[in-house]
Amino acid sequence: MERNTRQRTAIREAIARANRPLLPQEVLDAAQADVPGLGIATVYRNIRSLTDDGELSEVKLPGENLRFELAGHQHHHHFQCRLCQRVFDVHACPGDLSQLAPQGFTVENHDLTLYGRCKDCDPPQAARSSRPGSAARGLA
Amino acid sequence: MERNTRQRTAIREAIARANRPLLPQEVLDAAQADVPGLGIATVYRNIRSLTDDGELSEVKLPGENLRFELAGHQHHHHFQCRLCQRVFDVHACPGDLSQLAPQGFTVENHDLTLYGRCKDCDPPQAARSSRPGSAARGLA
DNA sequence: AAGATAATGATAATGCAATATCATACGTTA
DNA sequence: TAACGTATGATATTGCATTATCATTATCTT
Repeated sequence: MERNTRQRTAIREAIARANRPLLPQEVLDAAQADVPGLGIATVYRNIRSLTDDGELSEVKLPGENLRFELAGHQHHHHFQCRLCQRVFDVHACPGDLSQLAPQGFTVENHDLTLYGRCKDCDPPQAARSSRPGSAARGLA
Repeated sequence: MERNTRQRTAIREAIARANRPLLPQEVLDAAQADVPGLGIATVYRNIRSLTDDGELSEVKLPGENLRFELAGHQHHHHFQCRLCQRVFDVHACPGDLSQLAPQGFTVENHDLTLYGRCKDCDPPQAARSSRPGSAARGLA
């Protein structure tokens, strides 16, 4: 992975544009807008090398396959929409949770996932442009 | 799954005794103390039927296979020890996290996982009986 | 206690994400 | 621009958790 190919560029930019953690399949879908013939193997290969290079970081959610987002974010959490299944970053954090653990346990870190409805899928919010939910639905 | 077999009883009791979410393999290891010849297929079969019956509930942690614990607990969270990989229940909860999500997002629920060292693996705590960590290590 | 049949255990099969293979196409260097 | 060698794309393979299969064993009912 040393050459600059259209595929690699499209993959990197698709993830950057999304601004949220993507599944490999979502990366494929997004990057195919730039490179129609793109294959899933190339997505996996590049995701891996970008991760090894420290450009991407892995996002693990309960019961879900790995997603990937641009590295460099500080400590943050995630929100998964129950309707469209998409995952978004949450930059807020409840703070120190070390007192929640039982006596004698030492807390070093934590993961928090919020579940609910994203802006696009929340009914009250009638103002939406293009129903992203319908496209993303059925992925996971 | 209508008959009461030694295997089913051993599986149910192993999970009850553990008092924490167990992987199918951990259930097997624990239940084999009661039924030495127990097979993994029987563990999966019974875990599934007990889950269908509502006796067990699934525990999903990021990047981990499903674990199972007795159902009936209220809302709670989990702690995973970075050394022995075991998972424990955490009955405390940071409370309402709905304000953490971005504008326009509706939070319905949340999952929280704490990571650190459990009581048995925490060095300062010199008082431990049998090093459970060494037995469990290498499972995940 | 005997018969009917559900459950078990060993192992093969499945499902699926991720990786490897390999001929071809493309980027890079000279 | 020609040659070299890496990256790609299609697809086969792997790895692994979970489920299905099936002959055998054990449970439950009568």
